[in-house]
Amino acid sequence: MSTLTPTARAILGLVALEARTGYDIKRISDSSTRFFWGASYGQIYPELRRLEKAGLVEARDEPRGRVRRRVYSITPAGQQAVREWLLDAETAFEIRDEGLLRLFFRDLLEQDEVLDLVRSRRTWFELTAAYFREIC
Amino acid sequence: MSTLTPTARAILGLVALEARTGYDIKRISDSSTRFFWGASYGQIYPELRRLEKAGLVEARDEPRGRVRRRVYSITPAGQQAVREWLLDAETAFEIRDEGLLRLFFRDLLEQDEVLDLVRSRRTWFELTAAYFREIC
DNA sequence: TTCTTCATGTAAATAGTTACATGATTCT
DNA sequence: AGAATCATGTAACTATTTACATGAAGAA
Repeated sequence: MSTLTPTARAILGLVALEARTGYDIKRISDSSTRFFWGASYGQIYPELRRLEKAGLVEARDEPRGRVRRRVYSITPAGQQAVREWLLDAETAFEIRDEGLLRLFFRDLLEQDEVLDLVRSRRTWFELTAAYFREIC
Repeated sequence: MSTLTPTARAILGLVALEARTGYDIKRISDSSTRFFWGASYGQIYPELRRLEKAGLVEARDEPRGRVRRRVYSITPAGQQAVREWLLDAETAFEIRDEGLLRLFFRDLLEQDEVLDLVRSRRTWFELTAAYFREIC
């Protein structure tokens, strides 16, 4: 079984939720998964073709007028792959959090500056949450 | 001012906490910052040279016997760069969290499976916290 | 003597971003 | 007519991991 990258899984998951074009996936991920796992066109289009080759998604052409358009949908194999990923309790899951990294280095600051640091993280959380609520 | 990558900042921060060799940085980061921002030798050694070139760290040779050994320490410019980073309240800070990504796709599971998913995240948190406490 | 740790590095591969090119359709 | 959106893609660059090479020093 080919091991997918987290980005591949994010894309697969979005297709599993609903059949979509690469353009859709970019738009949706920009307003949802972006907050914990982003994806760019440079990933999305090549990855969709890899997933198709692996039999996890299938594509059909659904042009709108003269504009070509490929809609991807999940296959049974893809559905199983997503489920396996979501239910896997064993493997370690990647985390990167620059905000936590900054908190780790708090000793490099004066006491009142540490407060500023914590406050700025809090503000950032609040803004992100508000923005998330707005676009969802 | 050259814009540093988060990895460069992680390395700079570790040097700022204490003068260290590239080997030290790898060891320390493996038992601390790894949980929110990892670094590999392939990043560390080239990055230390870049930071040195940028004047943010300085190196001196401190061989042990016949073993060559370069100890890096922070410069005033480096100290300022770290402080600016830690106190910057404006810029967005990168997050990647595969665990959150999985929770996002919960609708692809049955109700009882969602519970398993949440439980596995919880277990993972507890194990990570326990391990962190152990090595710190 | 053999295993582990200290120590520095690189080559190759994979992952991911940024910026661009292209063109149709829809909205103002 | 002009701007925004829909739609697909790639080239070049940057970031990151993995696996290897090398060898001294110290511990068992």
